[in-house]
Amino acid sequence: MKIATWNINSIKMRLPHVLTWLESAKPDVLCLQEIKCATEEFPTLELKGLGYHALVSGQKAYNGVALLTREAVRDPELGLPGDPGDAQARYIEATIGDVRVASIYLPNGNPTTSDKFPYKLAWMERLALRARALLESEMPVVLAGDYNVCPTDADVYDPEGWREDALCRRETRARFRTILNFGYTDAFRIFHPEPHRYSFWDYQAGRWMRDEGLRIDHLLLSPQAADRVIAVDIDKEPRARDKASDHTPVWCELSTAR
DNA sequence: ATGGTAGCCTTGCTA
Repeated sequence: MKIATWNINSIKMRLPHVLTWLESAKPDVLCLQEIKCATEEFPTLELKGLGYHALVSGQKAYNGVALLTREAVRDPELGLPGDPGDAQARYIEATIGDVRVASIYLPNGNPTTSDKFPYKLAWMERLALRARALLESEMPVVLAGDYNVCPTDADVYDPEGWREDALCRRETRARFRTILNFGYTDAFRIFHPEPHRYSFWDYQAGRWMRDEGLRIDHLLLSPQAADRVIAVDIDKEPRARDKASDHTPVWCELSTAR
């Protein structure tokens, strides 16, 4: 089972790219973030034409996440538990086959002097609680998405310049490690120990052309999922296209249950 | 040289 994550920065702008990538990469599940549209505006019919179901938690203008799946999902859950007053559409979760999959758009948290930073940290603590609860199911779990977290300096083109940014701050990295310490694995690092492999390049200042990026899109695997992972990679091809998202897909392949 | 780009819409906010 191939499971991918991609922050597409508006489904309306990126639908042709998404359709092209689905046709070539053929994932069983594609976790989308920043769809930037209301649920009823999502292009469900166009995706159905390619053979994908869409489970959507939309929001007008900002945020919004979705799960595109070849087979129908079971037990869908919209929203991250723990704060009924949180109106931002950043989390969606469902079962596909025997795997529990979440599409996550973790808050950016900048500027760190604003209330956005404590919101990010609190959101990460809620995510950790959910991640821990999912372990109790003993299912394979894949927590996929734009974490807005550079786990280490090896995931940043300019660690000194980014040290005080919300994506790199020690408080942010500590909360990310909390989830790893429960027993989740950063899938990319199983197969790719080399530093400076990125999933995001800012639109500004020629960052893509200079390969000055960040690795902030992650697939976190529960022990039962990590036992089955046979490949992981970042597909840089979509980032090179005209009118590209500033993120590119990250994917993993799990062997079939036996 | 403290900029630059992109997408949305509250022509400012978010990233």
